[in-house]
Amino acid sequence: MPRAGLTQARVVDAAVALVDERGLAALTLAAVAERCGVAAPSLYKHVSNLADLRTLVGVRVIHEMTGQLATAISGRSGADAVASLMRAYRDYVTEHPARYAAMPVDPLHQPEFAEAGLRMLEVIQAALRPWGFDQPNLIHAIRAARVIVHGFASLEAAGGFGLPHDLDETFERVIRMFLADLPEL
Amino acid sequence: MPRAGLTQARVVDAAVALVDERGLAALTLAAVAERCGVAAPSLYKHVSNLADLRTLVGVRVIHEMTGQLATAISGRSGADAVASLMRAYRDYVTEHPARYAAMPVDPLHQPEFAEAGLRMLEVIQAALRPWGFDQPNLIHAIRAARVIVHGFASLEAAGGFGLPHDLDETFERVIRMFLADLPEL
DNA sequence: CTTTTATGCTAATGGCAATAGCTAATGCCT
DNA sequence: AGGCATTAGCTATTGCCATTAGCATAAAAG
Repeated sequence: MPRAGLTQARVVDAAVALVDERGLAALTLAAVAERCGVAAPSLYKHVSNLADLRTLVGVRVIHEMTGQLATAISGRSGADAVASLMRAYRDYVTEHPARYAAMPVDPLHQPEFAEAGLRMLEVIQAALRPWGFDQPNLIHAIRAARVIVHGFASLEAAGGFGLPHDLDETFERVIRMFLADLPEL
Repeated sequence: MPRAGLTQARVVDAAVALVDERGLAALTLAAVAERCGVAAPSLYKHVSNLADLRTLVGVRVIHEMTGQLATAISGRSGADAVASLMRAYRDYVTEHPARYAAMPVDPLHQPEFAEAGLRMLEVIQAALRPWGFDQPNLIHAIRAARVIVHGFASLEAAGGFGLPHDLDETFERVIRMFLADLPEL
């Protein structure tokens, strides 16, 4: 019996691919095992249990998305950076709608996600830095940005918008709405 | 063997109570059956299967919420009605966070939810009527309202906002942001 | 009072998560 | 090269849940 050469990373790869193809609800150890060409109990050598695998997938998604957000704001500043950040957020979700569902909504409150969530938060803070908000106003601004971007993305990922018609236009409008709500620079 | 006197409505009652108490993931036929004082297979006399029960719960939640939204705008108009609508939406979610997760995001696209979803949509349209939007602008306005209200509500229901501190203030700010984005009346 | 209908039951099947314990491949260390 | 410890993978098993089949009896209809 030859070895499959699994590693935790490859198990997570398979899990992510499965989520992409069949949705988050299809993320089962049995399905991941089959995709890895292995019996289900073998996965426990690389992952503690199903909950652990879900966590690992979530962390990977946060990191991946954070990378794209960071790229989106690099070399930009002010309203330009913020708009680019918001568009990058939406782009990630439209490219990988099922992955977005694997991302925890409250990463900062769960130790397993805290570090990844913090890095994403830092990117958002960086985009808003030019405004020089004090602490409470910065918090409100970050929350408003998240509300818009998460609201739009989760509705779009779930097909919640009826016709896809003019969705780009709607998104540009909510970006403008958010920017107009920020103080002049 | 005395009868339990179950009906579909009472099964859904039990399901909703279960969701409230233990979250949407705990909605299982076995648990509902126990709560009804009945063996699990007996539920199939009132509900086709688990998916059907989930649908029934979702429909009930949409109707319930629609009722509260309609109450919130009655006797009001313009910005007053819109703000009241948005607050009522959030209130429902904070009062029943787990139920909100049972509500489908794209009701209009699923036949089982279409009627209920349409009634909710009509309430939102009613609140925006004074602006006299043409079709495309009305669509954008409704979408923007949903983005904000769903984004905020789903983040709050999932505990996604770190400290609950000043959440009311954040919500009032995003309401103002949305109202400021509407044309003058 | 009989007949029909519908409600609830027990028994059984199949899928999935998880654990226990075995076997063999791999890596390390002379 | 040979020996040993480690580790990856396997089969077997348990338990929970959804679902189906078939039975018994309560309630309703005549």
